[in-house]
Amino acid sequence: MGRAPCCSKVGLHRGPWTAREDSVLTKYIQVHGEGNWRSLPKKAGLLRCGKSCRLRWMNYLRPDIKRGNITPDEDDLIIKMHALLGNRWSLIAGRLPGRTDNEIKNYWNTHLSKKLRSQGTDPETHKKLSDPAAQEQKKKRKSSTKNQKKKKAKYSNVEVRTEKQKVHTPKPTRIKSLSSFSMSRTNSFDWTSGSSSNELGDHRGLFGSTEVAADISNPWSTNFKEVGFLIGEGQDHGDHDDDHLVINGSDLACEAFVPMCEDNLEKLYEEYLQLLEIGNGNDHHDRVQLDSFAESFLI
DNA sequence: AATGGTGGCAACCGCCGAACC
DNA sequence: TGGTTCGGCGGTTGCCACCAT
Repeated sequence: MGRAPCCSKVGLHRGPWTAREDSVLTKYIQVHGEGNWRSLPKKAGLLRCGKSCRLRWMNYLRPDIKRGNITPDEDDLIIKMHALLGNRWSLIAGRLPGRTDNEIKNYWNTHLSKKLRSQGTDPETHKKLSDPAAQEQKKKRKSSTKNQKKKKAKYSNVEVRTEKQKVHTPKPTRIKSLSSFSMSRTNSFDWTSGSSSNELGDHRGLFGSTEVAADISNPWSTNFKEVGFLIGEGQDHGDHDDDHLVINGSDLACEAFVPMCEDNLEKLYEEYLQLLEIGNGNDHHDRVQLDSFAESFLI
């Protein structure tokens, strides 16, 4: 018994949005705010699925969306965060103000994966490729297959979709009760302006903490009881130039963000490195451990 | 100039977990 | 407590512009 579709698709517009539709959606949200996506199209007078409206708003119409090329800094940050988080685009996007998960996902698939490959790094595992030339061939074959598939789909009515093999990647749990703060997509940090939609202030990079009892308006306050990390380019909060981690053959510059507990940080690093080492053994249990460890950064 | 191949990206699909009743 | 709804996510598709032949 399947779920009912999010909305009836009969009589709804699909495909690219028109300027008029954009305008209607934008005006409606400006007046009524985001949310209630299901009923929004009807109320706004749009012949679109609610999901489609949400997507259009989130990925294109939102006023805080940064347009234009991804900078080399952002580039680096995406690679480093991908090494740590994998394909969790929304989490990565949450640390890149003005960038959307879709944009980052596309950018990764079209630019960064190639870039890494050309540097001899497997974009999926961030491990060094044993034989870059062979991998390049492999990639080309894959790409060619994709195009053949594309063509088939384009020029024939035959269903070409193959059953995909599902790989379950547990998502980070959103915790609302405890923390008075969660790192959801919509209240990501805005470290460029020094302000944030969730009042957490200016964090550049990936910050994770298991227990934060802090002066929330001042994230750098020494009331932070535990440890967080800053991955990639960070603000200068101390001398951590030596905190340079290599994960699976790829460079991962980590700046420690530890106002008061250097010991904890070291422990955390050790634990992390240990898990990484174990994780290379491909053992499922260890991978789960590693995964949950990574998750602890996200909550 | 015509045609085919390729890359980039917006949009869609289906699944999942949280929230709600 | 269980069922349903909703919002969010990652994977995938399809369109279009550009490039090569």
